[in-house]
Amino acid sequence: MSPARTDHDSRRQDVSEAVWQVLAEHGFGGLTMRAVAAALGSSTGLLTHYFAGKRELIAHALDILEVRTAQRPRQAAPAPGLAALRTQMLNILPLTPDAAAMNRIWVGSWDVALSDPDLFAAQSLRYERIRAGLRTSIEDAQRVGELPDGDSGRLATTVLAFTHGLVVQALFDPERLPAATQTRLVDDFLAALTR
Amino acid sequence: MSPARTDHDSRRQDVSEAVWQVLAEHGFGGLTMRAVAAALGSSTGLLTHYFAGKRELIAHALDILEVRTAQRPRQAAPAPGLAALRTQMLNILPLTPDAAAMNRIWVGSWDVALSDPDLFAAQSLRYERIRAGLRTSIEDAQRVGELPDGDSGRLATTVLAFTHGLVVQALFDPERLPAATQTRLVDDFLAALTR
DNA sequence: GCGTACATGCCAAACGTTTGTTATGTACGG
DNA sequence: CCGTACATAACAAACGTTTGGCATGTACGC
Repeated sequence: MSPARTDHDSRRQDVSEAVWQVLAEHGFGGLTMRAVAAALGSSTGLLTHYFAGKRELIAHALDILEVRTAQRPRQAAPAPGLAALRTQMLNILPLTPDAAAMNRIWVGSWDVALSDPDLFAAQSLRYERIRAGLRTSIEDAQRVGELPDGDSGRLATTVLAFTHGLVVQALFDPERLPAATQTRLVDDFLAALTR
Repeated sequence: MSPARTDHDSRRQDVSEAVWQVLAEHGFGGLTMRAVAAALGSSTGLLTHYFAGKRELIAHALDILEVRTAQRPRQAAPAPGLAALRTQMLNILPLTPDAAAMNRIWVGSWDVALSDPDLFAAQSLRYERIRAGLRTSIEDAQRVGELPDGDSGRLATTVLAFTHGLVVQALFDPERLPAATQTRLVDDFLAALTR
């Protein structure tokens, strides 16, 4: 059929990273086809060659974002349970410049997602997946007595709420909330949960 | 100077509410001069008569937003301390359709605020004011033994993080987080803090 | 092997629309 | 009349998208 002259998927990823770069710097309000093309050093024609339109550009960029956040290369996977939960929370927080850039995009996406039905649904799904991940760690922790019994679903909601709320504050006041302080707040929070 | 034919300030407020209405429906990405004028039932010429440009329109609308959130007409001011803290948290949450609309704007503003230095500074200040309000309630609660001693500033950060994180989740999944469930999560959270 | 046929990768330019802003015109109370 | 309060209309710039074309590669009958 079509032995590709260039690797299609890898090119799509290049484009997505250019989108990413523009978003981190100018937010969704500054995301334009021309800006992405400039960041990529190409023409807007290239973009439409790999993506149907601006809409798909955004959607694909957000998909990549979720995966990267979950698979952030942090210290080796800890023991399941409370330690794993802690690692999951730290993986989300903007503890490094790179993580801060990703979170800026993540937070910025909420405006578009709240106004676009498709992106809204995708974002809701993403949240559910994240909560599911937290929940299994919570249930592991409960099984070994690291956390008191209780509705693990509600607890996952609480943990995610705290984490994302901390993300927002850290983005708007990075000097008051450096990495060490964020970690401290997470540990205090988890200590309160263990009663 | 000018015995005004119309009340200048009241007209500015009318404009701001039109801005508000557009933001709640289409987000910051859909905020245009013409959309605001249409929502107001006027021309764009009116807008420029009261505001220098789009920038000032946004800034003023966000100022109003903060004031309204803080002064939301909820049940009469409770006793200072833990009860007051609880009320402050409930005042923020999207427990009513009106509050949900305000939160949609609030959350949406983060994208622009993160990319615009002026709005960024204004937003940071707003957060500090909110935390200060929470902090006095926390210290009151600590004084009467409703909360264990500890850094009230860090605790305020934790409370605000949880609250705003809950706002985001509630906006993206209103069916899973109706008003009653949100209130329940707040009470569970506060119970955990009281150890 | 080779030349035709065709698909792919990409650019440059142009399309029509929408944007924020500004200039001009009109109505009218003081 | 003069200045305020708007509407109307125009403006250049920027927007997302479409188009035509030029390469450059593979596929295949011969």
